[in-house]
Amino acid sequence: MSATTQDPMHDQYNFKTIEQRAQQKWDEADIFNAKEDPAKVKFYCLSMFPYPSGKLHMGHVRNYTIGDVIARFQRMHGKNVLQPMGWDAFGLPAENAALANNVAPAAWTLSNIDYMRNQLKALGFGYDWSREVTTCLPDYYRWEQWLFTRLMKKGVAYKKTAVVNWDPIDQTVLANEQVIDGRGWRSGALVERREIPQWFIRITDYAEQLLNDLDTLDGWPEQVRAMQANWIGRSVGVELHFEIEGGEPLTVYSTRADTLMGVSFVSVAAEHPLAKRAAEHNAELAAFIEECRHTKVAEADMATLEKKGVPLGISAIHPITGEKVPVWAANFVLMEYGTGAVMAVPAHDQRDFEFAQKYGLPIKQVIAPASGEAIDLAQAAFTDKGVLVNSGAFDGLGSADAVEAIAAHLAAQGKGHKKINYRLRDWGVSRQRYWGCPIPVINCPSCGAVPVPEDQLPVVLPTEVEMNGPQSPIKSMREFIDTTCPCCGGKAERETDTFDTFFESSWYYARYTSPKSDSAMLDERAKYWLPVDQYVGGVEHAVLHLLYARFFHKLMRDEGLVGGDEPFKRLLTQGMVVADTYYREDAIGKKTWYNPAEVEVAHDDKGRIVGATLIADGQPVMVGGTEKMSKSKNNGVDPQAMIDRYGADTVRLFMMFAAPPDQMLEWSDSGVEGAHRFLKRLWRMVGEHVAQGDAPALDSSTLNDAQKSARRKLHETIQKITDDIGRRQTFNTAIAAVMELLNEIGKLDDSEASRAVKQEAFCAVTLLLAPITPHIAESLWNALGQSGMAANADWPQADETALVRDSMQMVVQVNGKLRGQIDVAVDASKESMEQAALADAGVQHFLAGLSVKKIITVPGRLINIVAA
RNA sequence: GCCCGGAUGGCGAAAUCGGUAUACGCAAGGGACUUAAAAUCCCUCGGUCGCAAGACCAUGCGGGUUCAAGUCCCGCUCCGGGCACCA
Repeated sequence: MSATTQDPMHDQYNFKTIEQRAQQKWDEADIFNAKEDPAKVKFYCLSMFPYPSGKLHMGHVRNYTIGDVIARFQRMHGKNVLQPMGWDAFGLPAENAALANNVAPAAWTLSNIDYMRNQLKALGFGYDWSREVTTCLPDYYRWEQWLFTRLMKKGVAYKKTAVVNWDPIDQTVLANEQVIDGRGWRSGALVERREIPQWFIRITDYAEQLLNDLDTLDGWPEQVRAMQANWIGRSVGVELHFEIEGGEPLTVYSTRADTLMGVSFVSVAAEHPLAKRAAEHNAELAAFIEECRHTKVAEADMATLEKKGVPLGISAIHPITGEKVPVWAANFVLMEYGTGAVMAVPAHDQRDFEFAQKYGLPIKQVIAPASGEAIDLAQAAFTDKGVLVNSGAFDGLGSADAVEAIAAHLAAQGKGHKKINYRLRDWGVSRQRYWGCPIPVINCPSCGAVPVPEDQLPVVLPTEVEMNGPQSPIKSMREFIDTTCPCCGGKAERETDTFDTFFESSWYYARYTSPKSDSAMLDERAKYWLPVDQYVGGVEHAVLHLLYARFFHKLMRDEGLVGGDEPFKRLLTQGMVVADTYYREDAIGKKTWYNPAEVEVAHDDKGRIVGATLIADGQPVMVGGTEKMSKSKNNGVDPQAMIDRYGADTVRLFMMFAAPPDQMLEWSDSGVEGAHRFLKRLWRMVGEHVAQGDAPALDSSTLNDAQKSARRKLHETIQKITDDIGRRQTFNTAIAAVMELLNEIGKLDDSEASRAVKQEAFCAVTLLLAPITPHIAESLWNALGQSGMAANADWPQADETALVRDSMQMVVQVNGKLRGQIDVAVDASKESMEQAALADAGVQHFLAGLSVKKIITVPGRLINIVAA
């Protein structure tokens, strides 16, 4: 390590050249190109791929920085790291852009990808670009077409005419998951109901597995697992039959079979076949059914909808008592869940209670509180579990026992059985959009829906199209539609619907392992790399994407394509990036929002914010609170502007420092400057150190106390940061620890021994920061006389001998209050520690007039003297 | 309504297994350098009282357990997220 091999360190921290040079070095050595190597431990680190909307936003930068830090950290631990990147390239915005700017969706998408790829490169992310996946290209989507045809043959994919959520603005069908509060998740339009033939995949067949395997995902946040469990919504109940006079028996589902003896009527959904039949001769009922068809969708908050119903004029026979109870059509019964019919127990179900009160139906108590306290059934239903009353032979049983007893009784008579239900519905994958993967189906007048044979795949989506309306152009493109039936050879038509774009994102993680494979969806390499060891992305995908991807993994497993039951071992869901908002309101209350960059904030002398003014005119603006960065609030900060101004390392450092990764991150311009200041300071400190010439070799036996303690701090910090990044994933505390360490190192003098400690410390700091600020790390590494790249260096190891201390500080408390501090030898006995504590002047003062009752000693921490 | 989180200085946050609350950073105030500014460096910085030494009070609120509670238990308040007529 002679001075001649060192890079000259310029006085200024010139991030532009530093970052360019580092990126060029990584590129030339192609260090992020991942190769399968059974001899090495693999680590697959994946960040959720972006939709190529045009340019990166801060959410992307945060997501990808977290992923890159983890990947680089693992790489420095000697793991064989795969970190790929790609594009979730199908979707509505491309169609909207096509309509607005008169560009074809394909061209628009591909040019966005080119721009954004360069942005990712400028941020220094260590991706293996040779594995890039672009979902709108046929070499990718042909394989999901292939898988779909396999699923058709297995009956896992099927077609049915179903009531679907129709988005009147986007002119498309939405999955249940894409409807938020009764509105389309993208357009925000009120969703209507329509009946169209649709393709579905039987995710419900996998509901049990999807639920049970959640228990194996101990590397996932509890919150996400809870959300998925909730979404799957398993419930155990009893399905039972009510005989109908002169008709088929009516089957209902209940989780509260213990309340069976309290049934005073039966409710069915408006769309229930029994209701439809009864409506043929009942005008009032027919009108009610028609009303439900509309209100069910128009009312966003169905939960608060008034309960309404109409009697069918039919009686059902109670399966145990033989009593006749009326059947009603009710607006709160869902046709899609259970059997579309429920037994009504007004005394013990709040909905039935409200319904019974409104229509004067009997309310019969059959459950009493176990505690024996009185209940008031004039006010509300008693919905807790308890003890059965007024239930004949079942009286006295607890609710849980009663469910078993009643289920057994019904089963013995063939009138019912236990049944598990899920809230999860089958996944409707058809979309009436253009910019998506064509569903590989040919509709033949004589053979029906026929899968496109394997040798005719892919069905390529025409990209030379003109968008002259929201309607998909291929729906009127005869040359696409007209074809022959693979079964009978007769004239037939291609399916013009495309897949839900969640289809593409459900398996991309697997395709990265087998890039460019044109003979199979996945090859043997998949078994080396999968599962993903670390997945990083936004919580907003907690149910949709993450549930579908888990489902797809199981589908691919059942095709023998992947091993293992789950795709993602560890999951980190990062928080949103938010920023302050500023606005002015005009006379009619219309708000104009100003970007934080255009506003100056004023503080009082305590540092409190007292107001804000617009820089342009110096006039005040209102401070509107902190919100997610968005166009509508004009509070977005463009990452590109920040990279240009401060460099990628500063942006990366700030994002990782300002908050723990799973929490909200508040954008702060001065926080960014703080991060930049830190890097400048580090640059200068190392520069000054290097300018003094080569440091002497470290000889730990010659160090004085200050040098020893600085060195101890260094090795404690190495331990802490290794744990913070590797296990806890609290990057913010890792960075704080480096800052603290640097503050300590800065206090050392310029003696030879100190310079040796500094050399060791600066080398370690460079590597500790390398995952977070990789560019500056390369330059510093070089300047410190080290060979090779920091990105390839071994992670620093804590030196156990440096951690040894001969004395330690202990806090002394009297009755739990801090009263003194003592220095004791590490090997001091408990007795001598206690004596030293009692001898402390401050402690004595507080012990005056008291007698010591007890002394609690926690070695290395504190001594608490209990006195009275 | 149900299921998850969360609440700590002026602000972002730290305290990992019950053991020195407020690390690290930002903002603010004071000073040095400078013709000046920027940049940089040094000092102060939870609150109240006090000349000071210091004392007392502080982790959303009210109780409890413990030698010791931001951390555990019980009961609330407020905020955020998810689900929501799922029988």
